[in-house]
Amino acid sequence: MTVASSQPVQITLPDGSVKTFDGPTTGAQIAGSIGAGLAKAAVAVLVDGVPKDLSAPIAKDAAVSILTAKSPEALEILRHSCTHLMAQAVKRLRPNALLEDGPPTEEGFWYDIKTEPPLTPEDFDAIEKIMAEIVKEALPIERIVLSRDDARTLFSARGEKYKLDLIERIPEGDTISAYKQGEFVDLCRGPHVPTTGIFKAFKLMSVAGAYWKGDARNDQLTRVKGTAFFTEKELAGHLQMLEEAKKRDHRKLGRELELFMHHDWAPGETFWLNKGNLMYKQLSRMMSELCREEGYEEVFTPMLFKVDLFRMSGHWDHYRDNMFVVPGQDSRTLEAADIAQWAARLEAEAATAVPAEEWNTAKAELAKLTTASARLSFLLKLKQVGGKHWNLFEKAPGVFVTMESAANGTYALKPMNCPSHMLVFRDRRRSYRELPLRIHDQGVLHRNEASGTLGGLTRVRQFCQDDAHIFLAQEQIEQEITQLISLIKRVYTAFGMEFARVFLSTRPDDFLGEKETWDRAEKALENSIRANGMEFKINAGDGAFYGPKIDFIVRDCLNREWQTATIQLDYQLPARFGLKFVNRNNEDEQPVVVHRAIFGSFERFFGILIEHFGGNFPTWLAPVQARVLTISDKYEGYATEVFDTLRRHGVRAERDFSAEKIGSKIRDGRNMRIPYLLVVGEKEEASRSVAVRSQTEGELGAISLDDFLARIDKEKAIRF
RNA sequence: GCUGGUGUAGCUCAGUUGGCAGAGCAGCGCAUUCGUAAUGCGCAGGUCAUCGGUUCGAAUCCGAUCACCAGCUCCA
Repeated sequence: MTVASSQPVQITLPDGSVKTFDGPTTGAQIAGSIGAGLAKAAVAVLVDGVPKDLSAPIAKDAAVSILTAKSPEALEILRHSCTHLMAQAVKRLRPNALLEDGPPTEEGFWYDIKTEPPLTPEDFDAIEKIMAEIVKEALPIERIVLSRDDARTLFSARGEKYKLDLIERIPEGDTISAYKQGEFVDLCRGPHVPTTGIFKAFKLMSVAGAYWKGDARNDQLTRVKGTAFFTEKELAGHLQMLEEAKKRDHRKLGRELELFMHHDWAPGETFWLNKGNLMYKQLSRMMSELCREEGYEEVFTPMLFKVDLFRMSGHWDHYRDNMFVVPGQDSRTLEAADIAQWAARLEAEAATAVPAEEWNTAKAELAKLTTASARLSFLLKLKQVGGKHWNLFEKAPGVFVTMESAANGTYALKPMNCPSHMLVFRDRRRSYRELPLRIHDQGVLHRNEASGTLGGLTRVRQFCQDDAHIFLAQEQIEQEITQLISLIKRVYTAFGMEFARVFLSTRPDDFLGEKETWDRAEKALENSIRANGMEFKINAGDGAFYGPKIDFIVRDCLNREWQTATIQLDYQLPARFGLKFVNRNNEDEQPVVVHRAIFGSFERFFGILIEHFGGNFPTWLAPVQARVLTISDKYEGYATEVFDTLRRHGVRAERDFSAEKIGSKIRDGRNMRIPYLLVVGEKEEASRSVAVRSQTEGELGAISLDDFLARIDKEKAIRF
């Protein structure tokens, strides 16, 4: 902090004009000097592009723009301040509440709060009422700069243990600040609006659990979400938008359009009904054809493997908790006595292998379990206690051998296609002339996801990917990936979809292999993205342990982000499977493997497609392309002729010959999002035509049947 | 898996203090033969998610389980 000097300060405003002040000034003063209206409307200020409080001293020449409700940067500041407003209200309602962190988001804001009992939506009315009172009090919001010690004293006096932890995490040398409004003080970087009187439109939306510091082993806090706008009108608009988004929800449309269903007895697995199946198969066929054109081979490999495969691939060690394990015909059923014996032996081993403190906790848990099999499975899971992966099997080789032999003949459903493709590559000796060897597979995958993560089509336990593995030589990476990204772009453009983000994930701390290899690979990926002219962000250290990756993220209608396409480089799998090819010099060389998917999973992509189109699929994808509607049953004869002609012509057609009035049939057809409704009555029969109503263009009038067939033929053509 | 919420007809939802299970839409039947977003009348449809408990009596109160929803952790 510079001490105020008497040097004049020159302020450049956005219109280029310059104002001179005798000494240090503030945003509030500058706004006041321009006009009383602006001073009143001012929310915060940008100083050389950095958002600051209106009251922040400006002691040096700077470019300044005053932020009002109309400035795009202002909304984030308002919402950030609204978290404080809400937190203050919660504190008045529940004085013992402990605050953690409360940032603004794209949609609004949230605050993680610890209360006993937890806050529920039933508390919202009370909290909002208090918020309104605080608005009425129009408390000035003041910034306080604190030393680290003062900050510690201030927040420990209030028992705010989460805030104390935040203080410790502020880097040395950074300014520590807090904001005060009335009795409420919150540790915060700011900036904030000048007074609590400014809030006009806010609403609490939902509560959800959130782990402290994002770690499942820590305290669980209540995340209270809300949103805020400058005007009631904007808030109402936002709420209406959320309503609209709900109508596009693929779970709702999937049921209404009879695309798929789910059942309690198959959680996380989809029943594809006739119409959904038509679309699914079409997407799958198109993807197969595209891959064939792009030089891929397509294979179809087993679903069920002896676990030996996954031992070799590493999945058994790293992914076992997410795999469905199946006893084979020759695996021995575990006898009750064996289970009891193993449980006892494992417990004895655990007592020495597990660190004392954790073992005490575990022992208390163990004591609550009454059956031997419950104790055994608890002990087997113990390897994850404390987030460490020490494995009890390794500490107790005797038990290990017994368990393994019992597991002989045990199978597992594949969670990924890569291991089988390694076997395909290894099936015979490979030459450099075959590379890049691209193997495509739409096999069925099973992942035993935790129950709480399942939802709709976006997260399921059984699914297919448009998966492929490309085996290539190190020097082929850049060209191949460049080509691949361009292909991915092409496919998404065909659907009119754009990526919300693209991430390049780089070397993590626990990487395997040579640093130089990683550097070269990361550089190659980066060059490939740039060659395609795409924006991307680097996710430093977020790569898989076996190689760097590129993730393509799209957004659904509820603004949630989903990873769809992915490209991953892998140096480990070829090594584990001992893959090699003969190079130009007649030497063995190890190939690099690229894992890639364009849609990602068909299921997730399908869900996103439904929401993207709001159920109004393009004609080539729509499960029903046309429906023939009769004005009355007098025209059933000609209508049947039209219907038969359509079907023979390869149009996916339906008929509605019911005794309803035409308005009602139109409504039904519209609701089912059928691209073309063909009305047939006296006039059409006489002129051998159909009265066409398009889902997107409305009424088109009578068209001869031949002309309509020509029109729909064009639209049916597959376009990737 | 964790936190919170929800579960009533195929769908959307009522159901008061614990006292006979309700509506609209969809379905079926009959009538209507109609020109671009809902024709009328009638009928049928329920293990109130499941299991257990409290009670003279439970959709309603309590507990457990299952599923779903909003998130978290994870992830295509």
